[in-house]
Amino acid sequence: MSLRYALLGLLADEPGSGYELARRFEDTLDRYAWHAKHNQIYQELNRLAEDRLVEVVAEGARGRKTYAITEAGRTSLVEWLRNPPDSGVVRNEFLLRLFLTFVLEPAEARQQLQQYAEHAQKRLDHLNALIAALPPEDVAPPLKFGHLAATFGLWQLPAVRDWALHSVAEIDQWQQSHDGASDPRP
Amino acid sequence: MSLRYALLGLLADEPGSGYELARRFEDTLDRYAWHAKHNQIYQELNRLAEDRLVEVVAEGARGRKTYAITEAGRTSLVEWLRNPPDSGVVRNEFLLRLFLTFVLEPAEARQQLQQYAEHAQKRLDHLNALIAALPPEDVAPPLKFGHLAATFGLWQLPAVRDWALHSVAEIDQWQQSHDGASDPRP
DNA sequence: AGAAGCATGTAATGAGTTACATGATTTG
DNA sequence: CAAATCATGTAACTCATTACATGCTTCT
Repeated sequence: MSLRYALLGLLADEPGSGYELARRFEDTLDRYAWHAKHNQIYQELNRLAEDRLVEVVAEGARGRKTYAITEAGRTSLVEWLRNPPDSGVVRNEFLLRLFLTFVLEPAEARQQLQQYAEHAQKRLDHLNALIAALPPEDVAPPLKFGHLAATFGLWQLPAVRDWALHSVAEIDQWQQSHDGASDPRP
Repeated sequence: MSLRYALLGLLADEPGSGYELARRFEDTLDRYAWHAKHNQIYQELNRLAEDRLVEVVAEGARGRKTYAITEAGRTSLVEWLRNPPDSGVVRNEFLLRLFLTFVLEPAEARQQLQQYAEHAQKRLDHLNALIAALPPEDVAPPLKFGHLAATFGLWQLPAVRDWALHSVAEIDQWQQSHDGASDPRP
């Protein structure tokens, strides 16, 4: 059901077509919160329309349909937000890979962790650039859609980066204390 | 396919039965990286055994089967680790809720963010207690399985907490500057 | 003796992916 | 006029959840 509420949330921010929603998904939710492909989005929008939680408010060129959230939709979304489950499902392939890195030889694991740290730094730079490019009036209001997502990245990405760097340092320490012997090959 | 590699990863750490693996899943991967229910684990183990990536190394009471990773399994896992996709899928219902919190009235949003901060703090305390209770030899080696998961929490949880607290402060600031008027009700 | 936990599974349904399909409009 | 992008969908398949099912062992 999460996809359903993700779409209601995007539409609560502002109306949009399936195509547009797919792009807004990518720009905001996709990296941290939820992933969905375009065809799944179209199908869910049709179901939402059947259930009268959204409605078509305009039709444009190329069969474009603009959806808006209805009052019933807003009610349903708010109710969902008010009743969080004890434990929400998490699936993150990126972190799964990180957690399984221990399987690799220390040197290779170290290299991967180093790359992850760099990757997190790049995304942080990118995010900072995005925020800097925003007009000032979009930066201010704390409860506009993208805002929470963007600021979350500002706290999350340094944490991932520093964790990876810390793990690299840990591997180095462990190797130093462990092999007094140098590389057997010349 | 991620579940498949998650199981191979757990078995690369040490052999175990389906039941045991389900519990190890919960203790390590479940919170941050991957979620799976016991019946899905059993099914995937059977498929892995068919494909000779794991094998039954012991059978115990109550039909208990202990699985171990095979050489082919280890090769397959390492290959997967070496070839990360450009973008891994992320699904996190908790964060989705956070991102949609802007739909609520500022006062209610504030309250929820406050709760998230407290929740993160509680989990951090719990994690610190767990680590403190470990025998020293389990804390040291940087590449044992649970280690990456545990240290990740040590970086991740404060980030979530501080972000939530920062958002609370932002809402307070915004409200102060916005309504010079006090609550209409007495 | 009963409860809690151990241990594994099946069947039906729902969520999500992959591949395929179609055609209009805008931009270079 | 060709390429890129807009725009929506269907069908087959795999992954994941829910509900059901069974029986053993240990602890109190």
